[in-house]
Amino acid sequence: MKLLSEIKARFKPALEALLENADTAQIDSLLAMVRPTQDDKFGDYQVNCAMALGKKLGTAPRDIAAGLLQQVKLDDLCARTELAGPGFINLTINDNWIKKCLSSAISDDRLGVEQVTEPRTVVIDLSSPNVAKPMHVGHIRSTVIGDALANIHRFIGHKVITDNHLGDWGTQFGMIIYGYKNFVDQAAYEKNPVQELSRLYKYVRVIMDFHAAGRKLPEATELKQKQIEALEKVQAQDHGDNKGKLKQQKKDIQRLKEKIASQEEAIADFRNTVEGCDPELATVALEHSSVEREVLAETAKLHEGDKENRDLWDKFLPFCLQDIQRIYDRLGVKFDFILGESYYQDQLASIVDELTSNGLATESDGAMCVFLKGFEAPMIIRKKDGAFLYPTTDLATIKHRVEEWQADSMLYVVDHRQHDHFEKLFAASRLWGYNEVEMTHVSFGTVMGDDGKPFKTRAGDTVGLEGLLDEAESRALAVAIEQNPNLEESRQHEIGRVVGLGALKYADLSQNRTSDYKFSYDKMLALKGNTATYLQYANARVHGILSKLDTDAASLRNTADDIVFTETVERQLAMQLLRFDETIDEVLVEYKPNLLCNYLFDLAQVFARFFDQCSVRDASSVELQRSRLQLCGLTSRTLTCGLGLLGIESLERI
RNA sequence: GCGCCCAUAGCUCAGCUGGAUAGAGUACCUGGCUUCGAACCAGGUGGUCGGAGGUUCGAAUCCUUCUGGGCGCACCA
Repeated sequence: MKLLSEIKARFKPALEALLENADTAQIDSLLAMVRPTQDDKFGDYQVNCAMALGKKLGTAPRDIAAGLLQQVKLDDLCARTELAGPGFINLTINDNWIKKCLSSAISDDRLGVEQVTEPRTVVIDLSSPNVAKPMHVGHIRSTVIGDALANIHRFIGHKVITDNHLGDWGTQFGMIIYGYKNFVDQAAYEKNPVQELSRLYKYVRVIMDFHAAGRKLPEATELKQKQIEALEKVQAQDHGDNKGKLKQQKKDIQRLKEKIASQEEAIADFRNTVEGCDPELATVALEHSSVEREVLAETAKLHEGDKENRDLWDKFLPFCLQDIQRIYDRLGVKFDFILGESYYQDQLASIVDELTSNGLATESDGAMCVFLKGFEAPMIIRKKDGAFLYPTTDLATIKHRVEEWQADSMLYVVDHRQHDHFEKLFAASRLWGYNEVEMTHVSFGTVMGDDGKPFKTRAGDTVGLEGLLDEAESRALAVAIEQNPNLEESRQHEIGRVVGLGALKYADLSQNRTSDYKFSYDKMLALKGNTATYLQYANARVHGILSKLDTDAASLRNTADDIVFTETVERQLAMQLLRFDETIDEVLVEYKPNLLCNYLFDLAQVFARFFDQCSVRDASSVELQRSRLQLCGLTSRTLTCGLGLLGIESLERI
């Protein structure tokens, strides 16, 4: 029983009558102007389409609103209707209607949220880390947002396929193979292969960085010198009284100075990498002076099907998967498929052939390219050396998802730096013939450091994902022990795990996914204010009440108690509970889980006020107590369900 | 140079395809635990929504422009 859609349904015929030739899109956009009010004094919902119609029809908006009010039957639904301001229609829902909706939500195991009538197959591409590299805080966004979107789509009845498109075929394997061939500690490998492979990756990384820095150092020094000369030249210019030129000069000086400063920083970094290097390691590095070329050669050999490298890859991959699986287990995220880049390798040549033969791809500078309208650079699908690229694999992936999985919609939960790549990929796919399937880049912002620059995991300054999870759990555990000193240790740890992990996920999900955000331990792991903890705490308080009165949310569903409103906050809580389904709809319009977070936080806030003002145990009558118990039960179920959709667990006690 | 994104309270962020007096959290100040869990509640301080124009009954939201950030831009993924 949806409140909002009920109101819309009532207004729809009147609007259609008013606009005789309107199409459904026009009517829908007018109905979208039915929304909850921001302030209780305007009632519960407001209808704002009269103002928009005023101009179109050449009638005063207030007259239109009055006409609508007269035509639309609302007396059973609304206790009060009001015409206000330039033509707002304010509706106050009838308490009986609210109670009817509540009863149906209470008896429904889906909390009154209807399933879609036409389920679609939605493929969600999420997480997609490069295996064999340590996962860091940047990977959490795609994983957590993608998981939440998958849960929500499933909940309303779509068929969801989640696919973790791993980077499992790239240069990092050339690095590991090179490391294995040159530096492996066989005993350590046998004892703990995951750890040893990880060490080898890092070891080769350091040696490569050492050489890269050594190479870049003179270049950078030279560039800095040139910039200094350019600065001196600009400073020497004499523009007399010409204000425009003086202003430009000042700006140029400023900009050059900034460039020089950042160049100096880079030089210091390179110098530190070379000179600050452990002497023993430096000796090894010098012995492997062609490491960069060798790594590429090992990668190329793997791709060409060299037996030795392919065998090593087959041997290493399971360990790499096992390594990242440990993180996914802790996050509680599961995938329907984990089809990495390697899965598509043997299809790439024929895809390039197909695109070439139908004229979509053409040769340019030796590379096979798809040129697209509106883009300067083409999408390259085969390098001049014959190797395939990321876009080639992505095309194969689309083909697979449409033909094997019958995808109606594909969501790519990937950060916004790849915006252009996806625009090109989607455009090319449509030209290729995949124009029925909906393709969306669900992009998200970058994780920034404290300095306002993109968060980088520098050696020695790494916030690895695993460390972040550890920190989250231990901080939450400390509070859990403080709050529950007499609880047995295993339960304290369970609380620490659930609360810490919830805080971490919620910190990511509660922000608008499109904006960049600053990484901060204190923010991500906060347990007060607008956090998952607040929601879990509200839920635990409900359980406190229910257990005190010897009942629980499940058994409350079996009794049909009348709901009564004695305090304003009871009605507010009821209204908020009924808006759960509207919220789910909102989330899916633009794939924004933060709207669900906002909703749940509002719900928990109303409940906290209810808790403060309305005692359940000491209610003045049995009827009132039963009514309040029902509100509590539905609140708990809604919180638990909502948190679950976000991928966050709830506990009866925290 | 071309393109995409962003700028809201001291700090971190919401603000739904334009809606009524711009909201949270945090920090700071005040009050509330013999009363269902104080990881809480009530109240207060705090804003030229980066600047300037425009569109209209109405703009944080749409358009133009400027300033200041971030990110992409042919053979990395």
